[in-house]
Amino acid sequence: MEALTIHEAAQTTGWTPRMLRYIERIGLIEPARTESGYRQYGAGELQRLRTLRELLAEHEIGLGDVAFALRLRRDEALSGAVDSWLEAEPQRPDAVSADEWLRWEQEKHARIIAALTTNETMETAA
Amino acid sequence: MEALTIHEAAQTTGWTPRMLRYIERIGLIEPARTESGYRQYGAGELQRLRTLRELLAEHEIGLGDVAFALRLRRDEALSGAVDSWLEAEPQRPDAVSADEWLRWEQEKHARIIAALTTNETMETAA
DNA sequence: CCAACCTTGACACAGCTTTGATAAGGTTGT
DNA sequence: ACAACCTTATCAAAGCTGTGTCAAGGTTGG
Repeated sequence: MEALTIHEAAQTTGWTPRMLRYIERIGLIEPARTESGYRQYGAGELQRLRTLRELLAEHEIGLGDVAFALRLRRDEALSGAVDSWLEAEPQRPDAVSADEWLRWEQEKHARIIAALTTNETMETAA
Repeated sequence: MEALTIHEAAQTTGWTPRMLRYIERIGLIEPARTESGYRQYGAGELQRLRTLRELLAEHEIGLGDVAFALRLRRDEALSGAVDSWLEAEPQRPDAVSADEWLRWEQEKHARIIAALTTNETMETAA
């Protein structure tokens, strides 16, 4: 047979049944159900459960972080808002090459100048 | 001059000094410092502090979520790993029309039935 | 030189997240 | 028909987040 029950899936993936239900609840992996409501984990779900563990372990992130990434991907308005907020960041170059960084800075300055010349912002506060 | 102290910045943006330090600690807004270490908030930082409040309020997210989005943007390996994990998702349509959804569900049922009834042939493929 | 700021660090507390345990009841295979 | 599963719901504990407050000490401007 192809589909595992929640206990079997838990054992072969290293999670607990409790956590499998939690992972489903936060929208990460939602297995099919039998007619009577039993969860059915197929090969795809098992694979994803295993790689999910690796993902969390290797990058020091939590389930909530992955759920948020999923939300970002599904909610276009949200990801746009977050992105444009982050975009404005006076970003310190962390792992980029120096000339990439320079080009980024120059573009940022161009954007800022554009914003300032089209829209009188609060200059001298109080 | 142009730069406000932490108390002044707090008052004009609606945060508390405590929270401004917290926001800096999680990497979201890192103001310049004077020679002796005082934080200096410029017009850009003030603007970002205000829009940060709106961002949180309008999308029901937390500072930690924004911090994670920033981490995603800075850590290419992380965002690649998360993206490729999410990519494999048997994505449930979220904002699709009802009949599209119904058709998707029917296909899913068909897939499950197919998987269950053709288990002998699939086992060799699996 | 003193008041009024600033700094970092620590303790504290409410509320949320993550995880386990347990209960009451439905399903299933032998 | 009964053991061994499954379901949802609830209580609980440990840990993290967001936030306040206070202490000990440095900076600054009149």
